[in-house]
Amino acid sequence: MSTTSGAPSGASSGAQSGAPPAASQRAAQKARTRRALLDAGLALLEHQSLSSLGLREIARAVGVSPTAFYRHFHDVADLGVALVEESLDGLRELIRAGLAEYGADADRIDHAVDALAAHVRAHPEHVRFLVRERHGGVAPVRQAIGAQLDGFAEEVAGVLERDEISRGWTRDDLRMLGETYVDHMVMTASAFLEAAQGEGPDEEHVARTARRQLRLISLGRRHWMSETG
Amino acid sequence: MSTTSGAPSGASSGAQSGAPPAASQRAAQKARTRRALLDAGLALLEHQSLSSLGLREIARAVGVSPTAFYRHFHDVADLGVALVEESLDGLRELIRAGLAEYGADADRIDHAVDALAAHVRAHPEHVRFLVRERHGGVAPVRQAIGAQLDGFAEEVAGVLERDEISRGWTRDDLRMLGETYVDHMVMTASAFLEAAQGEGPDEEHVARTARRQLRLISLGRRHWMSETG
DNA sequence: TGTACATCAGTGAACGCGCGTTCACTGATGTAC
DNA sequence: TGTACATCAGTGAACGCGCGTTCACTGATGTAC
Repeated sequence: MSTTSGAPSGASSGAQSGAPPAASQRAAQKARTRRALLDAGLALLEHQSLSSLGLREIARAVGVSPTAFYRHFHDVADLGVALVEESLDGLRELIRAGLAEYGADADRIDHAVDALAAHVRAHPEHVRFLVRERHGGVAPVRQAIGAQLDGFAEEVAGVLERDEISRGWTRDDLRMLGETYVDHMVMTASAFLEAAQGEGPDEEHVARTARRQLRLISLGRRHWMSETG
Repeated sequence: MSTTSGAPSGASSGAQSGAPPAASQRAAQKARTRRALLDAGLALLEHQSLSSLGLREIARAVGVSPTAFYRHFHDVADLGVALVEESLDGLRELIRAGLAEYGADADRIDHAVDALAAHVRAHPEHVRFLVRERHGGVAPVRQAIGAQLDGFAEEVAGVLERDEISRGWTRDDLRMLGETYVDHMVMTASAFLEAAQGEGPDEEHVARTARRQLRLISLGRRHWMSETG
């Protein structure tokens, strides 16, 4: 889960496996405050970086005293690490769904790009957080994102391996391909985000470019074995 | 040049075209202080983002009073914009040199990746700055970097157009390809940087992956016309 | 060349402000019997 | 069910500190004559 000191431990009261853990009032309230801190932090990151986000700023936005913050996180970087997990959950689902898709190549590409666009539209703050902090100034957060994206690449490589086109590919080459796809996904998500806030080309243009780039990679894949060792 | 208010205007004293503008002592001193502020700012960005970098912090590092800062820049964001220009100058040369290279495809790829690795080794702070602030929290800086990378993509597209492989490509597809190369360059530069500070795979691994990714794109290029409209 | 005045890069004190962190606390919720 | 005690999420005052910005200033450099 999280490395947070005073973690809420929502399901600690011995609930067997029911959907809502039916925590004690106290734990439920604590979880609600924690959620509010995470949400407020994420919202405040729209116009700044994590390394300049203040603890008092977050507490003020939530309406609790600054000291309450310490019941949930060691510091702002700790909150950032918690945000990484939940920000990537959505993308992880997206990858699994996208890769499991059936159908022709072109359809798969269209669907993957559309799904990504929809995800960015639904969770712009999470996407912005990931893209901004992936190379940001807060080491633990940067490393957490890097490690997770690494996992994604590995997962994608595993799925690609089962593809007929990948017959004969070395594990190393599949891994390289997985990284290429993950990097492309992040770049494209970032471009969709800029489109949404009017900073770059519009969404349709971004989608068009992304589709063609995926087609380019797809062509490369198809001819990889016939032209390399 | 720069949008800075009190720009040093080093060549204002009517020098015709000699290499060092032979500015007045006063202008030369001002230019030196400005340089020192830029250098100190860049150095301080190793472990934080521009949006948390303080004016007093920079002045202190240089050894001037905080008020001296205002003789050179409106604020820290303004200094950031100035850093964008010079950080990209090096990469721009690299692109021109890399693209102008003769020789076989594989050689060109090897050379381009080696040149990029050398550049990152020579100017790690500039590369870090660009990668970190490209999606950072300071809008003017983010936009300046985005605009410059856009220019790069356009330039690359122009060079690719003259390639024999590109016969029949639409301008739009060439542009898409240029963007792909520029994005790949930035991703790879960032990976080299992480390697240099021991945060990811080592330099040789990064280079290997980059070369294979470029080969993948190269294969895609070669079969683009025969398999699309 | 010498002099008198103008420019302007950098100074240093002062300001009000928000920051992160500490501390002893309160009072609702939880638990043991 | 009722009571007595324990827990602990959130409080509010206090701290020392560094921040960005203002202001009137100084004194070396530049310019006009």
